[in-house]
Amino acid sequence: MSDFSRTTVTAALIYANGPIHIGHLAGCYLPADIYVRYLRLQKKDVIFVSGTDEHGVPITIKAAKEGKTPQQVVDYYYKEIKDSFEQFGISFDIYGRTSDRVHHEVSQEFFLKLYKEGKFVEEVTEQFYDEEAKQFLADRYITGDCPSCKQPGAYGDQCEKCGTTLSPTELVNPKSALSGSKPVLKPTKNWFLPLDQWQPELEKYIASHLEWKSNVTGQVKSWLQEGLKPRAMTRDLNWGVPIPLPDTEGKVLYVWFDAPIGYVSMTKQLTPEWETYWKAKDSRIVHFIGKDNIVFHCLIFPAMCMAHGGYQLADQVPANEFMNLEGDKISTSRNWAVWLHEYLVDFPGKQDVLRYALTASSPETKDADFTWADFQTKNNSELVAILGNFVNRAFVLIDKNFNSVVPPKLEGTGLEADLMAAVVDIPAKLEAALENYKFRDALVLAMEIARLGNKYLAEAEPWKIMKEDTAKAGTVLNYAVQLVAQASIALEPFIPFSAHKLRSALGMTSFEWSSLGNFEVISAGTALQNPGLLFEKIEDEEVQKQVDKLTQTKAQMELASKSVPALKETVAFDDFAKMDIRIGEIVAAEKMEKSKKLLKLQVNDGFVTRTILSGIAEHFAPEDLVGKQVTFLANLAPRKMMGIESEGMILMAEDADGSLALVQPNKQIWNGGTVN
RNA sequence: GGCGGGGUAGCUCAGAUGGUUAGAGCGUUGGAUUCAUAACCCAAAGGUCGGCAGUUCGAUUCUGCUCCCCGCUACCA
Repeated sequence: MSDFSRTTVTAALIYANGPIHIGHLAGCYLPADIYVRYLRLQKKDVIFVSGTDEHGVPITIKAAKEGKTPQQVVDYYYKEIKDSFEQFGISFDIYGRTSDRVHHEVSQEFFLKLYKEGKFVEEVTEQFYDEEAKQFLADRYITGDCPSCKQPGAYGDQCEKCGTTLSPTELVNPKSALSGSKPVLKPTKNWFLPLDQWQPELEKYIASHLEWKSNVTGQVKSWLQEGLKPRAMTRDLNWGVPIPLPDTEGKVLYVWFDAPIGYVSMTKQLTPEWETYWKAKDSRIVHFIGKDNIVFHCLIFPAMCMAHGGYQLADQVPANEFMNLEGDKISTSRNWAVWLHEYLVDFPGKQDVLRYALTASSPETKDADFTWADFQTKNNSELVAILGNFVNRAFVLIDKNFNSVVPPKLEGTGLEADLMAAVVDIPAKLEAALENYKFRDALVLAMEIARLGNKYLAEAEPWKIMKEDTAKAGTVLNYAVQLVAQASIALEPFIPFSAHKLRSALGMTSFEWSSLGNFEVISAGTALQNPGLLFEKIEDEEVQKQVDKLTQTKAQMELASKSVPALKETVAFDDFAKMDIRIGEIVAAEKMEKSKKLLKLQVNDGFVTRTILSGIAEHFAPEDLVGKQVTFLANLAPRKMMGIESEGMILMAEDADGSLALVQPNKQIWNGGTVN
């Protein structure tokens, strides 16, 4: 840490296609903000950079759905996201966006340098092309019937109804989401970064950072072990940073190429010395991210920087795991989230409470769970009972007994010595925790000051000695005020709004980290402005309201998922007649090795025994299937899966809860019997 | 299936390069107190550290196998 003259802190660029929720905050913005606020208190040279990632396919799809331009969509969410962060006191030095002109320039320069130096591999592949819209279609832009669950509306990369991962060519009746026309395969050229060539250097880089968190190195090593593959750094799309080469109409940079460069381009908008923060050897780069971004920040971006040659690699990538909500994964599409803009309406002025609750159960080492009950407990038993109460006691006692003026302090007794001895260790421990990204521990340490305060007051009992020895009582309260001042500094990174309130109440105009442990911060004679209650109890009803809201959401989503799927388009009889559906008997069944979902079935079709693979291993035990008659599609084109050819498809009926049932004749039928 | 992360007090989580009584906060119970938002303070109870085997004088900490949760990845004709 001492080897570096400045620190460049980034927080993941958030995708500008929706509002933000507590998961985002807990995942990287809150820890980053705590870290940065701490460094600023230490008077370090630090910049804090983040922004929105505004390119990529999902935004164009959202725009098309809403009848807007992609720019309109990102403009809306940029503002909303930026606003939420501001409200929560996330103290970015700049909150930028990747649709900005400066960003386009910086990432194009970056790309061009790699291009000119021959760092890319050009490759022509066949991609779906929409002849009406005259453009190539990204996977997400192609819809069709899912080959697995047969439902319409599956995307080229995934069917959201059954969760199957797809490739666009697998879709039945593929359609362009743009024009509705049938897409055709057409060759297109793209530029690949040969990550495999950088693997040895990346391995060295990772090996030189043994101090990284185990979840980070674990994930990275897993990728390295599988062997890196060249990755396309360009896409056929109209929305994004155009490729700065001739004849590349309709091609843009891959979002994960331009997004991390966003950190750099945003820095450029912040300060003319932007290059120093990214290129100087004594600049320390720290990326705060969620675990879903590990590979991009620890492998792909570093590989880009190595290829470029001018940039420093990240010194730390403190990635958090995920924050769950009431036991379930947070999900935007399922509306299972606590949205920041809604929280601000429901709990006005309580940003610090959420900051505190999220930090206290931050997913630093494993997925954590946010519950409203826990939120209430953290507020009532810690913020109110420990911190708020201590502060209130100190102010009220001085208001009542000393007319709101800080009394002078005399020579302390054993109690004061004990107190100072207890406090003296806190700063070093707190620093160690913060510098090692252990924000949960750090928060407990900062709160320790208030705990010590309560203990001190209970032992010194100034309200008792007031009558017989005013000066001694004054001394106790002077010490108490010094503790409040120290708490306002130690807690500044975590609950900045409350810390600020405290400092105003104490008349502190300047403050710095080095005041921790100092009992001379507030001088006797200072007039205090009682800030009133710092935190208020949160009643059961308020919390219950939030839980009810979530329960309702869940009920609604369940209802929606239970609705019977819409009917498919009418087909001609001839089309139906093409399908050879038959009855057969399963004579043998076994689990496919190395597969979670596949069963290998031997089906007697009346002529021979054929092999059919079926993705039902999670629904049926192999031994329960043997001897059962089933309905199967007999003339489906064979397809190889995991090295074995599947000759047909078993028909399954799916229940509302997703469970499967065999489609069987209601009496024994001879094997090979047809279904019409 | 492969890879990674995790399984420690009622709850949320720390921790141990293997060694005397395994920690914190909250919760529970008892006590003390009234300056304070029935808050604070003191104390106690509570854990065969996921399971089985191995290495070792000794393992919760190391190794192997196994079960459960989460993520990435392959896979659902």
